[in-house]
Amino acid sequence: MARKELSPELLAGIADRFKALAEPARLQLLQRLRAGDATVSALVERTGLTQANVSKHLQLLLSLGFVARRKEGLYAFYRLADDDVFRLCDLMCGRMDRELKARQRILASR
Amino acid sequence: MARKELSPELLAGIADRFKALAEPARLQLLQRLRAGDATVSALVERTGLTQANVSKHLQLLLSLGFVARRKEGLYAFYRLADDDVFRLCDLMCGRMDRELKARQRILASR
DNA sequence: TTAGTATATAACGATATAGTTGTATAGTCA
DNA sequence: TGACTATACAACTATATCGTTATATACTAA
Repeated sequence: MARKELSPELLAGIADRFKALAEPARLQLLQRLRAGDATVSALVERTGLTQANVSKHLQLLLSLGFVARRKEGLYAFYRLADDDVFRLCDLMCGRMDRELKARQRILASR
Repeated sequence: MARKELSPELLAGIADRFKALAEPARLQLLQRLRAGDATVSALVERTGLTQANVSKHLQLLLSLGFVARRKEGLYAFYRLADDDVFRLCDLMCGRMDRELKARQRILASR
């Protein structure tokens, strides 16, 4: 084990990837994609975000490999590239759960 | 399974937590803490960041439960609260590895 | 008490990015 | 061809946050 120092480049890469998941709008898009592929316009309808905004977020997620794209005529179908996103979000949700429970324990004990 | 819609509040909470990990300086601090507790001044020395900057980053990580603090006299010893951070970073590193390999495959095949 | 040290915090300037508006690209269909 | 549609992109404004400087807080020791 004993992993030594991570290079600044690697740290920056990791940070960039966390940053991609650090926006509610992008998390919402990823969540919508959990149900299956969707076109940009479908995601626009389902999220209430504007078309330009959705497109921009998807580009970022695509560039970092969180989603994949398939073109069909005029349409662009986006899908989740893998299920890392869920593993990552599940870890974060677990943290929040424990946090909440700890807070409740403190409140209960006074 | 079939998790339904995540509330905006939950999405914001998840986003906040990813945001905490979306800075190279904070990742560096967390990485340093992997070796064990450290005081603020020790982290300042080891990272080259300023005291105020380190302190501010640690406050954020503390408020979101990524690190814990123990006061001893003048000193504040920070430590990792759990090993979620490594699981999260390992997932991201795995993504980068696969990305790199895929890029190499493409280059090799021309 | 006063001096000194470790940490936290406030205020500020600089930079980054989310969301918008407008437009460009590219495919479909008459 | 031209009209229409879906998506991408450029330019802009507004906001958030990083890092800095200066200061406040809190503990120790003389």
